[in-house]
Amino acid sequence: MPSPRTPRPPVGLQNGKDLLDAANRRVLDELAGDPRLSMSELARRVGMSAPAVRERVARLEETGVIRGYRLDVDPAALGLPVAAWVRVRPGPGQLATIAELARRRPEVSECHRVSGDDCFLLKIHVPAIQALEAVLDEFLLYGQTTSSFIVSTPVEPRIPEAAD
Amino acid sequence: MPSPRTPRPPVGLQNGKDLLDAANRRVLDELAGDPRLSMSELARRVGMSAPAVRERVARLEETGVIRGYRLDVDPAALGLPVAAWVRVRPGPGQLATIAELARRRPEVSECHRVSGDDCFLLKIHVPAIQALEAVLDEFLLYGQTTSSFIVSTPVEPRIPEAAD
DNA sequence: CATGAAACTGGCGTGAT
DNA sequence: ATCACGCCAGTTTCATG
Repeated sequence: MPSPRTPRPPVGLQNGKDLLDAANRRVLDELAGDPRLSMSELARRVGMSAPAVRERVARLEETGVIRGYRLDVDPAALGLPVAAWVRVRPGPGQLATIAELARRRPEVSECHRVSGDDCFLLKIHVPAIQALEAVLDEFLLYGQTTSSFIVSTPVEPRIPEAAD
Repeated sequence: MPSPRTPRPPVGLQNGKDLLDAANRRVLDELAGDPRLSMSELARRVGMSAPAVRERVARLEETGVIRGYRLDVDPAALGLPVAAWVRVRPGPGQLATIAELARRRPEVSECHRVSGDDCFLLKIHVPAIQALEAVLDEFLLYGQTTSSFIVSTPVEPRIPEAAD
C-alpha cells in the first residue's frame, strides 16, 4: 500500500481532482451504503488503516463533499402513506410567501425553486388523498398548483455520477 | 454489518400507537438531527439507558419506521453543479424503457413514477447546462421531456409531520 | 500504542396483560 | 404466569491523542 503522502493544504472546492481520487470514491461508496460504519470497519473495506481513513472522511466533511448524514424515515410508518409532487406558480409578488409557507407547512418534506412555467416544486405527505385539499387550499391563496401523486419510486435517492 | 435490518410483518405499519409513543418520537427527532449520535449520547438525551434506547432503535429499524441512513453528498463537489427536474412522458409502450433508462443513467439521482400528464419525474445532475443535451437526447428516443433547472432549495429534505 | 469511551451480551427486576 | 421493557455490570471493540 502506498503511503498517503497527499500534499494538499489549499484545496479549492472546485478542484475536485485531489478530493475524488479512487480511494475517496470508495470511501464515499461504502459510506453511502452504510453511513454508520465504524471507522475500523470502513478502513477494513477500503484496505487502509483506521487513522488514514478517518483523516479522509474528516477532509471530505470539511471540504463539503460530505454535506451531512440523514435519517431516512418511512412517511407511511408515520401515518402519511400518500405522497405527491406539487408544482406551485405564485401570483404576482407572492414568491416569498410561497417559500415561507412551504417552510412552515409540516406536510412539506422538500421544496425546490425551479425555472420554467412554475416556480416551486414541493414534495408533500398526507394521511389520505382527501387531506391534500387543506394543503392545496392554503397554497391556492397565493398562486396556482399542479399535483401529481407518487405511485412508486423506480430510483431511490442515490449519489449521481458524471457520464462515462 | 448493514444498518437497516430486514423488515418483519408482526407489527402492522399502520399501528403507530406502540411504535410512535413519546419516547420513540424523541428518539427519531434526535436521530434526525444527527444520525451518527452514539447510542450512549442518544440515551442521555432522551433520558434512558443505552441498552434501552438501542432496543428502541433496533425495533424502529426492524419495523421499517427507520428505513435507513443516508449520506448527503454535495453533487457540486463531485463536479456536478447543475441540477434539474425533468418530467418524462413516455411514448406508447415505453414505460418500462424509461424506468430502466433512469436506473442506468448515472446522472439520475432520483426517479418517481407519478400520476398526471407526465409519468416520470427525474432529478438529474450534470457538470454544465450543455451536458443536459446528451441526457435528454436519450430519453427523447422514447418519449417527451420537460426540464426545470433547480435554482435553490428553500426546504432541504426533512421528515414530514401530520398537520396540527 | 495506550487510554478512555462506547458497543454488545446476559441476567435480573418490575408492571401490565 | 407470561411477556414486554428497562436497568445493571460484565467483556470486547473502537476512537483518539
